Amino acid sequence: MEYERATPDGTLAYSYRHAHPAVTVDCVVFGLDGGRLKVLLVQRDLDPFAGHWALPGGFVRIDEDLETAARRELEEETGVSRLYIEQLGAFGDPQRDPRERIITVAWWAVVNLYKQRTAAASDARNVGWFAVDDLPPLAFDHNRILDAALARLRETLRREPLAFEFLPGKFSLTQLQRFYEIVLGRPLDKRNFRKKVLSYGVLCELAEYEADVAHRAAKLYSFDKHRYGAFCADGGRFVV
Amino acid sequence: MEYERATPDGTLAYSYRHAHPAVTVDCVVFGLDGGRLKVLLVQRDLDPFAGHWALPGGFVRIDEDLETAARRELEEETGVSRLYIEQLGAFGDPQRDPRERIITVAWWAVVNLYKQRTAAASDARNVGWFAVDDLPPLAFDHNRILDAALARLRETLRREPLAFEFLPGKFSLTQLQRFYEIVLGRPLDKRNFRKKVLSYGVLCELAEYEADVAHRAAKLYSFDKHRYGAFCADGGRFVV
DNA sequence: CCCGATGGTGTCATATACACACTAATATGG
DNA sequence: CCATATTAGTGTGTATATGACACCATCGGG
Repeated sequence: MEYERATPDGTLAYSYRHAHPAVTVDCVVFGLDGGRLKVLLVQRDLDPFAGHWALPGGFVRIDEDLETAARRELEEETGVSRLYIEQLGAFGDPQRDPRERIITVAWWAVVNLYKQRTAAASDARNVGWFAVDDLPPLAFDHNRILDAALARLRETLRREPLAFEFLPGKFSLTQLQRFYEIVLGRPLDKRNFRKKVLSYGVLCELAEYEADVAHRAAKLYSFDKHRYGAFCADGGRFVV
Repeated sequence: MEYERATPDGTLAYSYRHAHPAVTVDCVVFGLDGGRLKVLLVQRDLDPFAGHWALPGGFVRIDEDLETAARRELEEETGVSRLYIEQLGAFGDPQRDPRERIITVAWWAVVNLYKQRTAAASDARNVGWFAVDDLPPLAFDHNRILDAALARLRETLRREPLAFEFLPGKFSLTQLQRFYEIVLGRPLDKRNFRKKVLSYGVLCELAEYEADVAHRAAKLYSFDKHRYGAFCADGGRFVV
């Protein structure tokens, strides 16, 4: 080991021959809430940026895998677990944190708010969902990280069946279309959209309909992971 | 500052309240050499993995940007500079280095061996180009990093005009096609390929021909960055 | 029973993808 | 100089995907 405990009282206990940066993980968590694409933020209670909103995250433990750290921080700060998560990349501008050199490994994730309604304000800390097109100024370089995550989300969404991570297990085709329209930021043609997504054969038409609507009820569908596996194995690509 | 100098003789001079990982950068540098896709490796002369081949890389300085660190290490170890470089991501398995916890930020890059013939064995260290389909076992988790970089290269190559970073400034359409065939690993149809790449209008037909070939000489082309800019501005996508 | 709101459906024109085979040009060697 | 070997260069037809576009059906509520 390169480091060793230098003092018994726990301060400045780890020493190295060369300066080491600190390493954190930060998570950009997307969710669909009230027909808007939102992102999960926590309000900082310590300086620097006390009072500012920031991405949930924290220090990587010395023997902890990066993905594990990201999942742990997420769960600790927000109560969110078992979600789609993927690495975005490392952000390491030497000035990004005024305290010391901190390199952060950013992750992006999707949480299904229809299945995990919790997540809104789990522990004492202030946690909230913010629409991505109406954000407060964020702490550190978190606005940059968020922009990168949004770009990745949009790319991914066009090539992978990620929409179903946002939607309820049973959804109407209009719901699905609205979701794509929200994230891609442009309207889609209803007939072409339905034709295309149904053509992949990865949706199950259910014998159920929307309830409690003041108009004709829509048929509900579910995403069939098994059929999607077969579809991919046949060389199919899910593209919207 | 979180750290401070603890000893005057330079050993264990930096102390922190919590254990800090070390952070390195590693570069996967691709080049086209003798009709094969190759990657640049350096032979380690120190333990761990002394004698093994590894990706060029090294420690990030405490006040140095990550991309700067990647470029610096590359130039120090291989003499390569001014190239296309992009972040691949962070690799941080706690066991990936036997000495201490080291998180590495991997980058991938392309060097044009027609323009930078140097790069082969710059300083005392052993540096070499290895065909990606015939690699020695690498140090640390570098095989995993390399696999990830290869996947990214293939993806990027299909959507961006990255091929021209590999080829000489003047090239024949057959050369261009061969390159794609090498990297994508499957044969392409000559007529369809030529039709498509010419249709984008980003290649200049030159008044020059191949020389020193024992058959009909091919017309040479060059990639026109300016026209490519206009092509993109018009919403065009370069896809092979 | 009328209105309002959303669900659900098909066709045509155009663009793109892919399969496919021959002639042209040039160097080499007999 | 002729034959051969090697690569350059070219077009058509078919299948598939894309994108534009409008109307009737259904249901709840007043």
